[in-house]
Amino acid sequence: MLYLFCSIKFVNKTVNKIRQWTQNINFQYITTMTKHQNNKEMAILEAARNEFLEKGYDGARITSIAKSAGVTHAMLHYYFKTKEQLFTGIFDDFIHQVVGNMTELFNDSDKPFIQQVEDAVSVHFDFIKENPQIPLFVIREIATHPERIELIKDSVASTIGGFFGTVQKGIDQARINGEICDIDAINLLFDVLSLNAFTFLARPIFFAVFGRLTADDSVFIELRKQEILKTIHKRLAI
Amino acid sequence: MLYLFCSIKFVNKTVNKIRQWTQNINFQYITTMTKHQNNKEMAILEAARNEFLEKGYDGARITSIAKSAGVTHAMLHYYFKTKEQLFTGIFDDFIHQVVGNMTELFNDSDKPFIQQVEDAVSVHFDFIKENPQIPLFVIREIATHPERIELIKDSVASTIGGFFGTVQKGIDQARINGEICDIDAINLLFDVLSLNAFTFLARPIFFAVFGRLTADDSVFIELRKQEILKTIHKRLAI
DNA sequence: AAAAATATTAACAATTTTGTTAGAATTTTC
DNA sequence: GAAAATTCTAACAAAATTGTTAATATTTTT
Repeated sequence: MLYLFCSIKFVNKTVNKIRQWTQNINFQYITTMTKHQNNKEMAILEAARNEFLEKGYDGARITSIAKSAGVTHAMLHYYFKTKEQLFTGIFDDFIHQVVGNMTELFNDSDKPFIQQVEDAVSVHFDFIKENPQIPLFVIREIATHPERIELIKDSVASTIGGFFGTVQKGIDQARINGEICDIDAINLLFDVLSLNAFTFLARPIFFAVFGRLTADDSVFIELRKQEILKTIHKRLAI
Repeated sequence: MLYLFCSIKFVNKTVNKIRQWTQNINFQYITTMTKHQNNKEMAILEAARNEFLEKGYDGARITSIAKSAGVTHAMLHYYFKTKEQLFTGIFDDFIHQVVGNMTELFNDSDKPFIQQVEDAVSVHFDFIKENPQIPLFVIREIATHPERIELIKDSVASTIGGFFGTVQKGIDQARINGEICDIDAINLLFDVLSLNAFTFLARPIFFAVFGRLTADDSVFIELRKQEILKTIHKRLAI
C-alpha cells in the first residue's frame, strides 16, 4: 500500500544508524516500513489520508489530522516535518495505486479482445467505486499545484507507456482478426477513464439535483456501469 | 453574465433609498447591476472569479484577490462583506452559466435526432473548451462543501428536469422512427457530459505524462472531440 | 455651496495555522 | 542497570488570514 514513502522519523532512525543523512535522501531505496510497526504514526497516516482525500491540500488542517489521529499536532510534526511532506508521501501513494491498478487491467488471456476490454472496464469501474474520492483528489491536486506531477512524471510515464503499448498490440491483433473496428489505444483508454471516473466525480451533484427521481445511490451506479459497458462495446463493434 | 448577484454596496445603496433593509433580502428581485458602473467592484469580481477558478475556495486568498484587482483588502470587505459572500455570488453565476448552456443545447429542428445530438455534443464540447476550468471548479466546490448545492437545488432541478424531458421526447420519437437504438435521456446526457468534461479535467495530467508524445495540445483536443462524436454516434446507432 | 451619501485608506485586531523547542517520559541498547 | 536513543508533551512563536473601525476624501443630491 505505501509506495515510495516513509516518515521523517523512520528516515532519522535509519540515518542515525547508517550516518548518511542528506536533505534529499532518496526514499525509494530505503527499506519500506513495516505496517503496524508504530501505532501513532499509522494513525496519523490514516487520518491524513482521509483529511487530504476529503478536503484537499488547501482545505486540510494539520490540527484536524492530529485530532482525528488522537495525537497532538507537535507529534505530527515530529513524525512528518511539514504538511507538504506528509502530503507528498500520501499523494505519491495514491498516484502509484491508480497507475498500478490501470496497468494490471489487462491480463493475458485467450478471450476475444472485446471481452478483455469489457472485463477491464468492469474491474476499473469497481476500483473507482471502492475508492470514489481518488479521481477528484488527483485531478484537483495536479490542477492546483501542477509542479507536483514533476516528481513522479518519469516513473509513471514509462509504466503507463508500456501499458498503452500492450493495449495497442491487442487492438492491432483484434483488427487483423476482424473482431473490432478502428480505434487507437489512447482514445479507447481515455473513453473508459472518462466514463468510469466521471460517474463518481459527478455523483454528488447528480444526487443533489436528481436524488428524488432515483430510488437508490447504488442502483444508479449499477445502471451507469451497464451503460458504460454497452457504450464501450458498441464503440468497438464493427 | 451576472445572475442572481449584486454586491453588498449595491444592496446598501438600494436599501438606503427604499428603506426596506432586511438581512435576507432577495437579491433576485433587485434590479441587476449595470456593468462597468463601478470599475473597482468589477475589478474585484473579475479577480475573484479567476482566483476561485484557479485555486478553489480554500486555496483562494482575499489579499491575493485584492492585489490582482488593484485595491486594498479593506476595500474588498467594503463591497463584499465576507469571503463566503463574494464566493457565493460567483459560484451561483457559474452554476447558472453551466445549466444555461446545457438547456440551450437542443433547438427544435427538422434534422434527424442523431444529428441533433451530435450538434449538441459539439456545442457542449466547445463550451467547455472555452471554459476549461469550470467543470473542476463546480465538482470541487460541491464535493468539499456539499451544503452549497442546497442554495440552488430547486431552481436548477426544475430547469434541468424540463430539459431532460425534452431530450427524452426526442429519443422516444426517434425510436418510433427507427432512427436510433434504445437508451434513456439521463444515461445519454451523462455519457456526453462525462466524455466532454473529463477531456479537460484530465488534460493537465495527460500532458504531464504524454506531452512528449503528442505534437500539440490543440491537436489532441480536436482528436478527442472527433472520438467523442464517433463514440456517441455509435452508441445511438442501431 | 451645504448636506448627505458613498468611496477609500491605514491602522488595528482576533483567530487560525503551521511550525519550534526545551525538557520529561519511555523504550532500547549495551 | 546505566547510557543512549526515541517518543511525547506543553508551552511558545511567527506568519498568514480574515475581518473591523475610525477618520478622511470624494461624489452626489438638494
